[in-house]
Amino acid sequence: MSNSEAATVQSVDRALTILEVLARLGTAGVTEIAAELEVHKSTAFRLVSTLEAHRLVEQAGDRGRYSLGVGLLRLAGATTARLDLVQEARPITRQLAADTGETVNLTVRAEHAALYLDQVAGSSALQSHNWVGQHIPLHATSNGKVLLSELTPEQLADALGSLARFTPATITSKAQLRKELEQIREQGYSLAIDELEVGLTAVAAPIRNAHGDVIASISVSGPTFRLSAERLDAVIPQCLAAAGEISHRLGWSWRE
Amino acid sequence: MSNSEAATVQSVDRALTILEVLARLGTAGVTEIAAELEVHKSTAFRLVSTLEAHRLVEQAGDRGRYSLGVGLLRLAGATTARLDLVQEARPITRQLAADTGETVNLTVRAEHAALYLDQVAGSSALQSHNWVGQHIPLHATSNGKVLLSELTPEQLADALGSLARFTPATITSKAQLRKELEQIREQGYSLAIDELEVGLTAVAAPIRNAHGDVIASISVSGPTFRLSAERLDAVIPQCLAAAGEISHRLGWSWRE
DNA sequence: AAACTGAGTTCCACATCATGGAACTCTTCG
DNA sequence: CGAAGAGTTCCATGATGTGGAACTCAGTTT
Repeated sequence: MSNSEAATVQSVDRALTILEVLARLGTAGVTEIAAELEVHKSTAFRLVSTLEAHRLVEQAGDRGRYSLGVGLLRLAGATTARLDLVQEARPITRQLAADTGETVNLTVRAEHAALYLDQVAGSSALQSHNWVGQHIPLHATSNGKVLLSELTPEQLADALGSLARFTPATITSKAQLRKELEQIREQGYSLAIDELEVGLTAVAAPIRNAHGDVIASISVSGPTFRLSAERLDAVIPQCLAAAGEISHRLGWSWRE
Repeated sequence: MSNSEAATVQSVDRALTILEVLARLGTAGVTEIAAELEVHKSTAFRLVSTLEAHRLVEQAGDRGRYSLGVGLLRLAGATTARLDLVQEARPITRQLAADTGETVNLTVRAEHAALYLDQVAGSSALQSHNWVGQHIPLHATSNGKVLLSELTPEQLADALGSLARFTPATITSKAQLRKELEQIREQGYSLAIDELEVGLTAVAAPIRNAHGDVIASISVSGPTFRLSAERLDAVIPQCLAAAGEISHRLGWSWRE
């Protein structure tokens, strides 16, 4: 563990140890927790109160014992949902990268950006940029535009700040963006040609959950010189099929 | 929230806010986190390092961005597993309480004690003690003895400290306890008559997972004067059936 | 290829906050 | 009814957490 030698914050360390104690014991009282941590019970009480304020710990009644709280499930849920999606989709993202030879990405919306969760490089992609973990502007990417396309007008207003220009081809007009999102809804996929970077083309399709809601998107991207109009004609159906297959695995039915 | 007015620990509060930020954004850098918390980036770095030491946060590479870590899943897992079990079993514990009229409990082993997860009182049980959340000695309860009965000799040695006497009927000899655990394995259930408290009788049966491992137990308990030998003859099969049904729901096959 | 920029990381003097101790409240038990 | 023990509150003190300066490193620009 590379950073275990870095200085830690003692009170944070103690609070997290309380969580570990409660995971192990199920429930514990303040005095018991104080004994486990070898601190005074007023110290233990304050640490537990802080955890309780964040819902990571709950108390049975007003003066009872403590146990782990639902706030932990909420935090863990954010992680599990993303990990599950990545794992569930992996065979398909791999196959799509193999079939197209290009870079395949999986993204979700995180507030005002597209969050890249996974990336598989195809055989033609040599030194491709690693997008995983990065927040990329929604309006300038095929993934982002797919994710935006299913938002209500209110949600769309929230999700968009000012539309920054990255290339001459970047959409910076909200009216123009709305029009394009409508087109994406109709055709079922989105394109971004030289919009984030000159020379970069991507196609993305929506991934749906059991209810039909768009929860993620999958894209195929590569240099514009390679992803010509003819080449896109072949890649677009492959991307749509991959997105459909992932959606199917998540419980979505083909016909709505 | 009853204790939100209690003093909290600022640095713990900040660390937990980092977890919430990462749940929301997916990933974030130190400088970004510092901006969100309105602290210096060296402060943010130290807080993140502490979270990382406990595996609640992970870093992409040596100098990359941070995201929530698997340590969170481990903590949440302890909570979810217990909640899932309680919810899955609830219709059956309710039915058993209704059928027998007595108090029904669900327990798991937490280190050296039986941790009571759920309790449903029957019609005959008026002012019964609420066991939920409590750690009760394993050797002196029917639930505890069931949980002990499936341990290996090494695990048994670890799980037992000294066997405290609570009543004249409490088993305090390890040799005698081992003998009784063998009998429990044979007959498939355990009895505790006046062992924890004079006048308290309980029968417990094992709950198994898909692999057949004992992961919990269910008990019927009531006053000794009501749970006579004749009455137990009726209650024991009901308790066994309930345990079997819960096990079945968890994926266990009747015939191994 | 070199310089610049910005993010992550380390170290340290100082001030703020976390601590333990005393005391209080409340529940359970004898 | 009193004792015991757990949870909770308040406060003076000092230990720890902080911000600032400086460093390292990777990516970008010239």
